[in-house]
Amino acid sequence: MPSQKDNGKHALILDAAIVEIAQSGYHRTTVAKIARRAGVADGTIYLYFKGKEDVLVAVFDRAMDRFIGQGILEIGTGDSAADRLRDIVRLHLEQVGEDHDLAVILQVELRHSLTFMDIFSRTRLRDYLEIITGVIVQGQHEGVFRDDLDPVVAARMVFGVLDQMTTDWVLSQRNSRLAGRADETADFVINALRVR
Amino acid sequence: MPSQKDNGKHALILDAAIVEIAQSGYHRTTVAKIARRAGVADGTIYLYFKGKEDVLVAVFDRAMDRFIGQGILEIGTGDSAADRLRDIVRLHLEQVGEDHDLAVILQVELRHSLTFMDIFSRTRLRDYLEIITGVIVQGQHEGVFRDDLDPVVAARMVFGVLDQMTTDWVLSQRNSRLAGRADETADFVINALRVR
DNA sequence: GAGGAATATGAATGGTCATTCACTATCATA
DNA sequence: TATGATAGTGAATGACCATTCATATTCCTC
Repeated sequence: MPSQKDNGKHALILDAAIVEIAQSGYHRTTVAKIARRAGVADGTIYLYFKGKEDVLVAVFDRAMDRFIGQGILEIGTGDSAADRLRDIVRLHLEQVGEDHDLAVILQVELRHSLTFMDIFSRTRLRDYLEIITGVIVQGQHEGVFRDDLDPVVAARMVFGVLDQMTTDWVLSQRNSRLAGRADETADFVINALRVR
Repeated sequence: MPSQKDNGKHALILDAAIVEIAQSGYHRTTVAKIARRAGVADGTIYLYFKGKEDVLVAVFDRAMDRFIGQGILEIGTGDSAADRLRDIVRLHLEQVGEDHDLAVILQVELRHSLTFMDIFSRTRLRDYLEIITGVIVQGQHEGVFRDDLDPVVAARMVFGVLDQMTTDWVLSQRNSRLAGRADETADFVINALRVR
C-alpha cells in the first residue's frame, strides 16, 4: 500500500472523486469514472482506498480538516461574543463558498445515509458546534446574549441558519458569492441571541 | 392499471416503502423488500408505480400534501405576525414529529440527489416558504419585525432553524417529542426578526 | 356459471458495477 | 545492472437487483 512515494495519487483520486460525485451524485458515480478522471487504472483506487465508500469518507475528512483548520478554531478570543460570532459566520460562508463542487457534496451527497450523518454528527461537526456553543456561553456571561436559551440547542439553530444559506446557494445558479450573505446572516443570528 | 378497485394497495405499498427506506436508505432498499413488507408480489409494484424512483416521489408527494394540508395554509389571519409565526413553528414541529420514519425520509433520504432537491425547492417547499415570507412581511408592516432583512432570505433562515431542529431529532435515538422544542425555537426566530 | 376483463404473481432476464488478481512496470539498493 | 520490493494495470468475475412477462387468479356482468 503506497504511503510516501505517492506522486500525489491519493489527492489526485480525491480531486477526481469530488468532481464526479458533485456532477452525478455518489450512486451514479462509478469507480471506473473516478479512475478515468484521475488518470489511473480502476485497480489503483484500491491501493489507496478500501473501497468506493471509503473514498467518500476521505473526501469528507479532508474537507473537514481544511474547514476546521482554516482558523475557525482560533477566532479572536479577546473579542466580544457578538464579534466572534460574526467572524464565525463570515468564515463559514467564505470557506464553504470557495469550492462549489465540494459544497455540493457536503450539502447534498453526504446526507444520503443515516449512519453517515450519524458519524458526521459524532465527530468533526461536534467540535465545530462546541466552538459555537462556547461563544454563546461567553455572550451569556457578558450579559449580551439571553440566558434563557440552552446554548447547545441555540448553537444548533445558528448552524441551521448557516447550513440553509449554504444549501440555497448550492442549489441556485451560482453567479452569486455565498460570502455576500455573511452580514445579514450574522445580523439574524446575533439578533436572535441578544437580550432585549 | 388499477385505479379505484385498489384494496388500498397503493397506500399499502407506500407505507411499506416508508418503513423500508427509513430503515435502510433508498439505495439499499430493494423493490423485493418493499413488496414483501407490503404483502404483494414484486411485479405488483409496477402496476401502481412506474418504477422504484416513482415510489420515492409518491412518498414525498403524499407527505407534502398532508403537511401543507394540515392547516399550515390557513393559520389565523387575524393574529399578529409574531403569533402566526409561533403557530407555524409549532405546527411544523408537530407535523414532522408525528411519524419518525417519514421524518427520516424527508430529512435524509430525499436530499440524496441534486435534481430531486431542485424539484423539491421549486414546487411544494416554495409554497410553504411563501407563507413564511408573507408572515414576515406582515410583521414588517406592523412595525414589529425589522425591515432591513429581505423577507425572502429571512424566511429561508427561519426554515433553516426548523429544519435543523428536525434533523437533530431524527438523528437522536431518544424518544423525545420534537414538538417539545417548539417554544424555544419560536422564541429564537421571533427574536431574530424583532426590531430592537 | 361462462367468459372476458382486470389484477396479481414471481421466476427469468439482462445490465450494471464494485472488486479482485495475475501480470507488468517502476523504483531503490547494493 | 541485477534483484527484490513497491506500485500500477485492466480484463475477468460474480453479486446484485430493477424490470418484464407468461401465466394464474379474482372480479364482474349477463
